[in-house]
Amino acid sequence: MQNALDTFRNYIVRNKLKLTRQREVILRSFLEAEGHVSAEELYQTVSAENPSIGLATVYRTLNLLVECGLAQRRQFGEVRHRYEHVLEHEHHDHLVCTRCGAIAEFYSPEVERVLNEVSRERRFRVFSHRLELYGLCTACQG
Amino acid sequence: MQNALDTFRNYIVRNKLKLTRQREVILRSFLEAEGHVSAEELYQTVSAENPSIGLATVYRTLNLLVECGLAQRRQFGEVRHRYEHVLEHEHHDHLVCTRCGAIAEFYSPEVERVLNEVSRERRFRVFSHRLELYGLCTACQG
DNA sequence: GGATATATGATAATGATTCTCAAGATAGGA
DNA sequence: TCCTATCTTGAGAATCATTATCATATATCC
Repeated sequence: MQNALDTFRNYIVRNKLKLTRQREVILRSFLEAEGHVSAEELYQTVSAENPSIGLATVYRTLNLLVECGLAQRRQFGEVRHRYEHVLEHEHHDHLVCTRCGAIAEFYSPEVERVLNEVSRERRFRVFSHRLELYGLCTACQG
Repeated sequence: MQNALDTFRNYIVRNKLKLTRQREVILRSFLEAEGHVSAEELYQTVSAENPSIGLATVYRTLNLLVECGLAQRRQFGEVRHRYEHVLEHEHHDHLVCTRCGAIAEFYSPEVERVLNEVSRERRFRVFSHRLELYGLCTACQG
């Protein structure tokens, strides 16, 4: 939390940007949000206490958060993007329930190992990957 | 090819739809297209010989092709979707070059096995997955 | 405190895709 | 072959998430 604020401040200073009230509010809301937030959802939260903050500023700030490495932009079969925390949050992949929309995270060293092998075999220098499993979560299998 | 036409005809009949000239033209172009086509690209090809066919019809027909299982809709970090053949085309995942945009396909039984394990462990009934590795292709590593 | 960047909010613009609707085409009988 | 019910089409409007524009407001640095 404090860590995140520092990261953000550093990024702001390094790029000759300005630390505004709006940016602080939006960052705080983002950090308090659970799981995978969309820009619209974050905007709802933010503008509940701070009606003067506009949707465009939420989008702009989310872009900053992605650029400074605090957030990651994802897309789960929907049109809109969702954002998740990065700080103190290991790399992971996702299980998406196609019935209830629940998104579970998982990390598997086995998966990572196998993907490394694939990229070596295919002589690709892989920097990132995107992996989502779609199906029914335990609750929805009933 | 003949196979694909039959599949399409079957789907048309089963759903009380109609086999139109436009649908045939678009299907043929789609089958002749290499790799991963976007709707706009397919529209360019189609309307080159058949200027009266509209973009909306291309979109509608691509949706039919996805519904009847001849095409698969994908998205590779871009906004727009791309469509690829399914018939006589095994399941596979993708390597995407972030510099030149090249898209290579790969299939790894190891990956499939490990993903099955993950879904079993997490008690998810997985029906499909999406896996893309992003990085530099051999040519772009120079 | 004042100058000068940069940010903001409102709204217009964008781009991919879908919808609407009047006019046209298909399939399956008579 | 013709009729008719039903489905399709093309053109452009509508939609939805996101980005751009621009005049006004605000942070930072002296």
